[in-house]
Amino acid sequence: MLSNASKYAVNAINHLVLNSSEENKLLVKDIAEDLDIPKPFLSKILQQLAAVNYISSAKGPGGGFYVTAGQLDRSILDIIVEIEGKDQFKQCALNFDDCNESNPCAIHHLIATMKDGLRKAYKDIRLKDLKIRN
Amino acid sequence: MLSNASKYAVNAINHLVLNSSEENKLLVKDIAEDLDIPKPFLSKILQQLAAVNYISSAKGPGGGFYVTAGQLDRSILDIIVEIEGKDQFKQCALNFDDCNESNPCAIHHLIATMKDGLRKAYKDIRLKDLKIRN
DNA sequence: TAAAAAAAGGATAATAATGTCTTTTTTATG
DNA sequence: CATAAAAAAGACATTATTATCCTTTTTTTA
Repeated sequence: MLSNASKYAVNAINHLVLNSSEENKLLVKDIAEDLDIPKPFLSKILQQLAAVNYISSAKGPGGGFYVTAGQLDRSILDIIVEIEGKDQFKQCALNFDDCNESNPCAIHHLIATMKDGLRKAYKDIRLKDLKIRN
Repeated sequence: MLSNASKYAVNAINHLVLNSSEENKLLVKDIAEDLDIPKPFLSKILQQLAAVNYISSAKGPGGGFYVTAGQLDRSILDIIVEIEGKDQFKQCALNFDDCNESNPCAIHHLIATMKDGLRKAYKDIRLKDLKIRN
């Protein structure tokens, strides 16, 4: 379904949303240990997310990663797409070019509703929603 | 979403359901050309499906692959699970062990309905349904 | 029964994803 | 301003997926 990288990304962001702030930055080392993710791999992922400003980072002593209030409107889908480099939920399940209602693949009509629904579910989750116990 | 291998498998099976029978077997070569799938890779996939009797095959002149009436009750999910070696739709989106209603991951409640629904959609498609224009 | 057709099987190669390690840059602080 | 802490960056290793090629086995049929 999702790649390891994007699962790690979502887990790490969830952790940052719940436990970090500008005054309380988290070290890659600690996040990696808490979530049981290979540290250097997580480091790459967090760097990538910080580069597009989905999360914030600070170098040097007292530095680390954190999420600001202004970053809480990002969706989980945004994160997945950024890390995977593509929107897998938009692609045809059978890899047809231009698969759609009027030019459907063999199973389009049978799965489109649910596939689109799952995409919407990921899109509707904003980082701020992770603060609420669902 | 799905691996290339399982996409190829579903496309090839669809092709077999629509165009083959015990009296009209199809060659890997022809299926590969018609569907634009690398022939040796498709060959492996069809072998695997034939080994578990999801499709039929015959060696020698006049041989090839085909689907019989008795094989039309198989679901698309069966094919995906066989080829991928796991049921990705059953796994937690964030890789939590034993993620469920009472022990949910951070986004379980927000995506479970759609994720389970997509799995059911794949499970509800039987090969015989591919004969009908949906 | 020999030849050819076709799948089955095995070995190998290329690519992408995942994971590890080391060096560099930035920055706070004693 | 020297030191140390931390992310950033880059090089490398491993594994899984995808793809290719070659050989073997089975089977039909001339």
